[in-house]
Amino acid sequence: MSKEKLLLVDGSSYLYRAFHALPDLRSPDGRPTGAIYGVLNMLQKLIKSERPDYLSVVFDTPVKTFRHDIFPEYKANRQKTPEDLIAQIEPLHQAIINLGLPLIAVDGVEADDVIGTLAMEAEKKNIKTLIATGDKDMAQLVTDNIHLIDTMKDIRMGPREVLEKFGILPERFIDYLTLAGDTSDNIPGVEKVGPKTAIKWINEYGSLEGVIQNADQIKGKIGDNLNEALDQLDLFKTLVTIKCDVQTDSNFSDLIMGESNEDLLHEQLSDLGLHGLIKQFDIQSPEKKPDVESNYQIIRTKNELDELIEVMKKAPYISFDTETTSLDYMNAELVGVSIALKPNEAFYIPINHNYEGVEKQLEEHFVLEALKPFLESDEIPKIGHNLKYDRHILKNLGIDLKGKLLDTMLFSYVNNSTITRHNLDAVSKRYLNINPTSYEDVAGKGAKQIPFSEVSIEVASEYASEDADISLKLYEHIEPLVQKETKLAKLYSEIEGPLIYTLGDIERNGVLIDSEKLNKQSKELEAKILKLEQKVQKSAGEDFNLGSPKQLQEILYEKLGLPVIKKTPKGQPSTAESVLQELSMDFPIVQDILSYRAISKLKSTYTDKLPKMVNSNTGRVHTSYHQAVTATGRLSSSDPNLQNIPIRSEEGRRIREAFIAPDGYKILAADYSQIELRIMAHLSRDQGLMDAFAKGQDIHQATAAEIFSTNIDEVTANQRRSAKAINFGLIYGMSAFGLSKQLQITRAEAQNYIEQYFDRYPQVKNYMDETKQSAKKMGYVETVFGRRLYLADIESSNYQRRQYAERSAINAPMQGTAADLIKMAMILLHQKIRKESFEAKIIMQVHDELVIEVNENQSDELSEITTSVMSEISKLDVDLKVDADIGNNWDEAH
DNA sequence: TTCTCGCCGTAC
DNA sequence: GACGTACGGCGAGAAT
Repeated sequence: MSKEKLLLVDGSSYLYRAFHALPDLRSPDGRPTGAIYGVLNMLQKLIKSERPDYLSVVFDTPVKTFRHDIFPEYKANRQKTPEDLIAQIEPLHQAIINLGLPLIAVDGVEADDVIGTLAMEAEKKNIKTLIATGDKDMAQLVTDNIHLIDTMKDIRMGPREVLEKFGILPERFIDYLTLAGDTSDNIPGVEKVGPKTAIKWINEYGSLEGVIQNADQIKGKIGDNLNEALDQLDLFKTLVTIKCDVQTDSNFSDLIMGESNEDLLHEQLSDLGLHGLIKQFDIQSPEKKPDVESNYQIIRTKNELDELIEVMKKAPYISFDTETTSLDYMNAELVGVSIALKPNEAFYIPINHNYEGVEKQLEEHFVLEALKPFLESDEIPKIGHNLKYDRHILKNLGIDLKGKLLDTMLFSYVNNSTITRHNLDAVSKRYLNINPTSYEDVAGKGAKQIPFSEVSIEVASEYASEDADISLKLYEHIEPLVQKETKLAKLYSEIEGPLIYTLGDIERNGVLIDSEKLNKQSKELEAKILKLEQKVQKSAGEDFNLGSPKQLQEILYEKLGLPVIKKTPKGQPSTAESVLQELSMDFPIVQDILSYRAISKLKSTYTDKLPKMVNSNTGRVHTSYHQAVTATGRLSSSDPNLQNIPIRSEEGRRIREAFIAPDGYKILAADYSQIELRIMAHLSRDQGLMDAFAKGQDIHQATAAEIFSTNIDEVTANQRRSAKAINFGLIYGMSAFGLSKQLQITRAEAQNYIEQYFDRYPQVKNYMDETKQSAKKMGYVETVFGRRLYLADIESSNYQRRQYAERSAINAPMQGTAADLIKMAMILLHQKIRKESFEAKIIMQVHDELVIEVNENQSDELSEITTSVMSEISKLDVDLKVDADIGNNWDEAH
């Protein structure tokens, strides 16, 4: 049998840390609770993970200790303990007692001494001890049987780790502290001697004793300091030594954990407003009966699986969730599958759990063969949360998910896109008012996260079953909300639902990248960066980090005294591009800074990054498209973001040369021309604007002719530029101020332009006013296809928020309609490519552009088809124009 | 050491 | 403050 285990928790150290680390939580009546929450939370996790046989939570007492008696300056540097911390001590003690955990505090000594004493006793009884603390001084207690744990960092320390971290063995730790001192306790040690010197001496002379005996051999100022301190070293040593023979009147048997008093605990925690802890400790309220029991079952045997399959045959739909080892859909491996067929009932099939002592699981291929007919059935609808991901996982294993996809993430998004997060946790909290176990709770986070395969099957089952169960419940809850709004129902069934398949395929297709070319570009950029850096630093007269806006700001505005044109929201002088652009006329150094910025951006964000994102199996880059992120209905892309690859500058544009097609294939790029302005024309039915499009005029040129009252053939380049700025500004709900900034003209002039514009295009003005009014009345705006955007701030009393909402009201219908259109076109084009067996793949979507990789023999034909699919996807009052081009790379295809 | 925030810059 | 929607790199300071 393995040894018994004692867990000693340094309560005071945790209380102190929790108080500073956590936000200022308050009970309903205003008492501080943050530290209480933090300590209890930590205790719960620690007990759950360590499962000790004995335990004690040890606290300091307010009484002065023996150390104060022998050294009046002891801890004299400490700030007065904050009142809000003191106020939490008593309730915390009470809660720990209510939890049934042994608590000790001994007057006249510190928590450390009690911990040391108990640890020694345990050692005598051959019991292993784990000390939970954040205090490094405890390292002196470490032996083979006494280890430290720092729960914040999940670091465990035995003798070896102490040596690694501090460069010294635990036995010599006291010597080390004596010499080096301890600033936090105000123990000075030898003057000018820090960790480095202390360790050097101890290693040289073996111990503190050795150092003292050889003190006269140590020369220099530091040697003098040592000799001066010699007669105080004894005192320091006593101060830093943890006392291990404290008289405690407790017996070791008192350290057995008792039963918690649930009723008292429930009362106390709800009184403090710590409802999260009530759930975490799973405390039942005294008066309430438990909710409907959910029944989650683990499928471990062939028979159990057969039974499940029989039930599945009768189910109208299947809710499921895959558990995997990674978020990266191309590399994730399946760990288990959960299935729910009706609320509160779910099954978990563990498949690839892998940890010491794991029980036998069903064979992967056996489970997959059994589930395959259901998953690949066209007839059975599938419910899930973010099914695009699960589909990837299944596809990695040769299963082709089919049938109607009822994705609760997307139902939530269609129902209300203004929610910032549509993950399962957020959505179930919002719609079902349940807080599911989070992924972090079962697998940890950050450095201490473990792969899901190492989560125990029992824990995994609860978590995974809950996910499938909740997704089912969400479907039953949100689908009716969407269904009752005909347009929203259609938006789901005709756009967002089918798009899951299209986007999934685009992601899997990936993009071929010429890494060689990018690496070469990186090298060239690096050379330019170095040159610019040297040049700027030379003219600035000092070396500094050009990449730091803070340092740059100091150099430019404080050292060189350049005029401050604009400040950041935090009141700092801005070094943004537009500002530097203005300054660059008068100060040549600024021009170089701008070049530096531009080039280092290209290198770090693109030429360095993209080659690293190439998948080693496919040799291609696989981005993620997010379908439930933007408020307006656009997609977003990440890991890497392929929707912001440079094009506007000559240097940036070269990056697109590295987006290539395999031998025998071409890149086809097709984009909507001026789609948002066309939609504005459609929505406003403005005759002038519609005519301009109908005649096929250059829209900016036409606008210029109207605003400046000239013949369209006589519009100057500058007039066109101004008109273009106005056209874009309109889409974004621009003000005269914004336009004046953009065009470097006065506000009055800008105002004049805008008035001219509205004079010439009166229906546009009308449309904008009506949109704002309707937004106020309805609380939302919508796209041509009924996608809604709620604007909570449209009636806000806060001017700025209201203005912002009004601009969104103008912009969202245009941006959103454009998003709807290209989504529909993508779905249709994707179908056509498959049905008509083109050797082609859609590989990217960039808001108004589709990029396709196509066999060179079919490129012209597919170009025609793509153009017609995109332009004819919907009949608006304005024609949709599409420009398409073919090339060997993305740059050429423009 | 790791996480979070502010700033900046790229796209449409 | 003043033009909409995104993602991400970097630096700096806070949390751990």
